[in-house]
Amino acid sequence: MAVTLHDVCRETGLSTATVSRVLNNSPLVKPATRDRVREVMERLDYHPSPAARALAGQRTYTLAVLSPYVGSGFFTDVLVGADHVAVEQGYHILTAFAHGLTDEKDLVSRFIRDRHADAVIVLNLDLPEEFLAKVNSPKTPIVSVDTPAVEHGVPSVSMDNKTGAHRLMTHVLEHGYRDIVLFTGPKISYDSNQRLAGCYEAMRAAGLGVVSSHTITGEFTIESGRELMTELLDRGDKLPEAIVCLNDAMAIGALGVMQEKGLTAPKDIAVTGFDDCESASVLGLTTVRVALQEMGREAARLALASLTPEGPANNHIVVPTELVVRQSCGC
Amino acid sequence: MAVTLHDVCRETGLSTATVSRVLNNSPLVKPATRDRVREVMERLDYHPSPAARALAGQRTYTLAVLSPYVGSGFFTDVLVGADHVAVEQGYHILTAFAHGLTDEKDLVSRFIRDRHADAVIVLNLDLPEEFLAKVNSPKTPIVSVDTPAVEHGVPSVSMDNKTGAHRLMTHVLEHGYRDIVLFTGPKISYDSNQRLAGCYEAMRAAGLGVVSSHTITGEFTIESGRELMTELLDRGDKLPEAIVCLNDAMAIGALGVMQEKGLTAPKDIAVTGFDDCESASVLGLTTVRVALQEMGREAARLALASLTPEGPANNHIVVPTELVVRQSCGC
DNA sequence: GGCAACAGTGTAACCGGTTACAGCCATGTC
DNA sequence: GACATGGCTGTAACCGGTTACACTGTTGCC
Repeated sequence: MAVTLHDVCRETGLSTATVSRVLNNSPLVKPATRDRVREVMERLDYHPSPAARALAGQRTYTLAVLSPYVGSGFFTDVLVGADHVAVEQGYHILTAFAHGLTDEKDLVSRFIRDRHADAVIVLNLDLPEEFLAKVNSPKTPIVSVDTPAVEHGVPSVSMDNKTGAHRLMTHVLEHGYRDIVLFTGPKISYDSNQRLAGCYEAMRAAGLGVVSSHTITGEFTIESGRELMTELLDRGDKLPEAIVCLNDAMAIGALGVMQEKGLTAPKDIAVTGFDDCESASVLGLTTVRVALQEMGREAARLALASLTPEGPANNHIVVPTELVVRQSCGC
Repeated sequence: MAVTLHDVCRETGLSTATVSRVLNNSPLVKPATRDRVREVMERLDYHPSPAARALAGQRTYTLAVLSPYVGSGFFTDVLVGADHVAVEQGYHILTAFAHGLTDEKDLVSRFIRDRHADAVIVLNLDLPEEFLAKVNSPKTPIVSVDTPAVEHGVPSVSMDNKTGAHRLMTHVLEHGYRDIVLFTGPKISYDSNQRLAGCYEAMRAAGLGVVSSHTITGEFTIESGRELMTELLDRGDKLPEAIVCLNDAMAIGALGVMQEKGLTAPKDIAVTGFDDCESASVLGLTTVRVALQEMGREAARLALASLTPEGPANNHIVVPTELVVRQSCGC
C-alpha cells in the first residue's frame, strides 16, 4: 500500500515515537534528527494517513460547515473564507445542508456526536441560542455565523448591521429625501431588527421623528418586495420619495414592480437594498456590502481558537459593512 | 468516552465480528441476532467512529468536491445536488477550493494521495483530460463535472449545450429575427463551442447560411459583454435585430451598455443569454436553464457507482437544458 | 450412521498513527 | 566520584473498528 510511518522508521532506524513527534512538530526532537527524518519523509514521499491520525489523536483536522439551503450567495462566500483559514492551518472543510428531510437541530447534533469534525460552524440556521449553548462544548466547539449568541457564551460572527444601516439612511437623507418608506424583514429576524435600529438612529440624528406607519413588515424575499410595492402603489396615495428595503431581495422585487408600472429609480422613487448580492450591481442598486468571506474567515479562526487550551481571545466578532453607492438612490 | 463497539459486544455477549457485521448489513448474521444487536445499539445510543471505520475499512465514506473559486452560482447548486445523493448513501462531502495559492492539479493530486475521500468530483477546473486520466483509478475514482472527458474513460457529467442552444436559436428565429449577432466565449471553451454548434445547426435547419462575421469572440464575463456591445454600437452600422450571447454574463454586460445608451430589449435589439443565473430572472433575460443540482446529483451517483465492483452503468451523463422565455427577446 | 455442506459466530491480526511512561547518556554540582 | 538533572529516544498500549480464517452445530443425503 502507501508509504507508512513504519517505513520511515525502518529507513531512519528510529522509533515510531520519534518519527511521530517530528510529524507533530514536537520540540522534544533533536534538530539534527528532525531534519534527517524530514529528509527521508520527502524522499519516500510519505504522507500520514488522516484516518489513522484521527483515530489515534482524536482530532480530525476537519471543520464542519452546516447550512440550510439558502440560494447561493451567502453560503459560498462564507465557505470560501472559512476554507482559506482552514487550509492555512492544515484543516479541511466538511459541508452539509439542512434540506427538507434533515432537521437542522438533528444535523448539528449528529455532526457533533459522530465526531466527523473537530468544530462546527453553523450558518444562519436560526437555531435557538439555548440549543447552541447546550450542544457547545470545548471538545467540539460551535461557532454561529450571522446570528450572534453572545448571551450564552457561544462564539459567533455577525455583521455590523447597525452601522451599515446608519450610513445608508444618512446617505438617503443627504439626498434630501424625507418622505421615506421602510420595507423590513420578519419581526423575529435579528438582521432586520438591527438594520431597522440603525435606520431609526440615523433619522433621529437628522432630527427626524420616526413615523411608524412608514415602516412596513414583509419577508426577506423578492416576492415579498413585489407584494409590498404593489400594495403601496395601489393605495393611490402620494408616492414616497424613497423606499429603503432592509435587504436586496425586497429591493429587487420592488424595482421589478416599478419597472412594470413605468416608474424608474431614482427618478420617480429612490430605492435602496442591503447585502450587495450578485444582482445588485447589475441593477445599479445602492446597498450595503457585507464582507462575507471575512465572516467565513473569522468563523474559522474562532473555531480553531476554540480548540486551543486558551480559547479565542474574543468570543464575538462583528464584521464591518460598507455603503455601496449606485444609481438607484439620488446620484 | 463515547460508546464503542465493544460496549455493544459486552451488552449483547457477542463478538466484535458479529456486531461489526450488523453495522455493515452483512447477510451472514442471523436475523434474530441482528435485531437484538440493533436494539442494544439503539438503547446505548451507539454510533460508530468514522475515524476507526476509515482506518480499518480503508474507506472514508466521504466524497471530495474540488472547485476553483468561481462566483457563487454554479458551485453551490452542484454541491447541494451532490450532497443530496451523498447523504442518501451515508456519505459526506468534503470541499476544497483552488484559490490563487493552490495549483489546481496539486489540489487534485493531494486529495487523491492523502486518502481524504473515497472519490473526487472536480468542478470545471479545466484540467487536461490526460491529467485526469492519469490520476483516475478504481481506488479513488474521479468524476469531472462540466468538462466531459469521455475519450480517456474518466467519468463525467456535462450539460446538453447543443440542444439548449438549438432551441434558443430556434426561438429567436421564430420571432422573425434574421440579422443576428452571436457573442461567444473563448475559442477553447468546450461549453462555448458546443453552444455555438447548436446555434449554427438551428440556423441551417431554418435554411439560413451562417455568416461568420456575425460571430464575435469574447470572454464569458460581464465586462467582455460590455466591450463587445460598445464596439458594436460604436461601429455605427445598422443595429442587428438580435444578439445571442452564449452565456448570461455577456448578456448582462450587453444589456447594461444598451441601457446606458437608451436602448431597450427587445424593442431596439433582442438579447438572449445562457445559464439562467440568478440575475437573469431579475433582468427578464431569455436564456437556457441548466439543471445544476441535477449535475451534482449525477456526479455523486457516478462517483459512488465507480466505487462498486461493477462500476457505473454509463460513464458519461448529459444533463438536459431548458429554454426559459422571458421578455428580452420577442414576447 | 457417517459425512459433506452450510449457516452462524468467534478469534485475533491488522489498519497507521499517538502518547504515557520508562530508559539512557551526558552534563553539572558538591 | 556519586548523584541529581535534563535532553533525547524507545517500548508498548491504545484509538475503534474490519475481516481472513477457524470453528461449531444443523441439516441433508446416501
